[in-house]
Amino acid sequence: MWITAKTDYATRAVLAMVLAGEGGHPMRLSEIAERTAVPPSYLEQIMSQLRGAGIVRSERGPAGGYRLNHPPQEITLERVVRVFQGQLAPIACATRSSPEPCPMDAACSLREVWQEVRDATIAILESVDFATLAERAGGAWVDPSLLAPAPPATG
Amino acid sequence: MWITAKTDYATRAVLAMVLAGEGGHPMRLSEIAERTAVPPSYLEQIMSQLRGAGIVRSERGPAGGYRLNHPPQEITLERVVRVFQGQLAPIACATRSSPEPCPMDAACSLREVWQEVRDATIAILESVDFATLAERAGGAWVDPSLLAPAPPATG
DNA sequence: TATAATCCCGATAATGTCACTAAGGATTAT
DNA sequence: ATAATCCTTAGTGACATTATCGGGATTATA
Repeated sequence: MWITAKTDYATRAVLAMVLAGEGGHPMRLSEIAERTAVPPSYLEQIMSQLRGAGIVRSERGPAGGYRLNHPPQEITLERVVRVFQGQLAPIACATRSSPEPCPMDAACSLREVWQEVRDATIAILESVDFATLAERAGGAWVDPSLLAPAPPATG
Repeated sequence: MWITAKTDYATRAVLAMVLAGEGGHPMRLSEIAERTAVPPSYLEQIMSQLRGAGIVRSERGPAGGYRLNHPPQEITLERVVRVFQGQLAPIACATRSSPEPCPMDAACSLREVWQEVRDATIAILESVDFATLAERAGGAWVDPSLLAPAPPATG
């Protein structure tokens, strides 16, 4: 239960945008909020962070809204999660970037295990992109470049 | 950073007890607190929970203290962690025992990923027991049954 | 029987994070 | 001008975490 609501909401928001497709007009915050079942006032902060992280961009004024800043295949789940969760290690002594020292010498055999958990977690999140997630969701979105010569198998 | 200090302390405490070996007398709380660098008053609560979970047992009175309730090989890290962390899924919709429903239909493709993370985490924690951890810590503890014919080293 | 060492238990408090609300400002198409 | 949209910051209540403290229960020993 370490994925916060904010992270959950953010990943849902990105997924909702992918599923909405790359239509002409951007997607309004109120529409994203509806489709993801996230409180709009809270989603505002989240979209702001996503924009700051370069994952989405925004357009203001009437008919404004949000667009993805990259094709869905290039947005990994890890990237979105990182924006909101910070360190993915389960414990402070096992982070990749700035591990805290163990106060107990022998505890470093435990640290190895925490590092294993960290690495497994990161590997999974890095292996999934939002094009894949949209497909699995039975999504409307299809990468046009993949439909070049032969039609892909159905189902 | 989802492993709480309590869980961290508990795993260190169990490791400390394994490293101390199965000497004649039980291990005092104050001694465990010293070796693990855990506040004694807080460790009291933790040992109480470990006892409630059947992982250690206690003896009262002078020369009292704590003993492991099982051989270290039989105590997995998962078992200790479970006592203090509850659900190991990263998000409420992905628990094994009582998953909450997704408020967003399409989000279930995300749920599959959270379940992958959950399963990988549990698999790692289940694969490690405290005998192994003690060995890796360069620990004093050795399983006597593995040293059948030759006499064990002194010290 | 008295003492002291140990475990046992419940109350409480400080701190911080989370999840959200609210209010007003900035931008821009019409 | 107006209205629709995004933008930013401040504030807040609920809750979990991380302890601390005081006294009670048990028991080996003198």
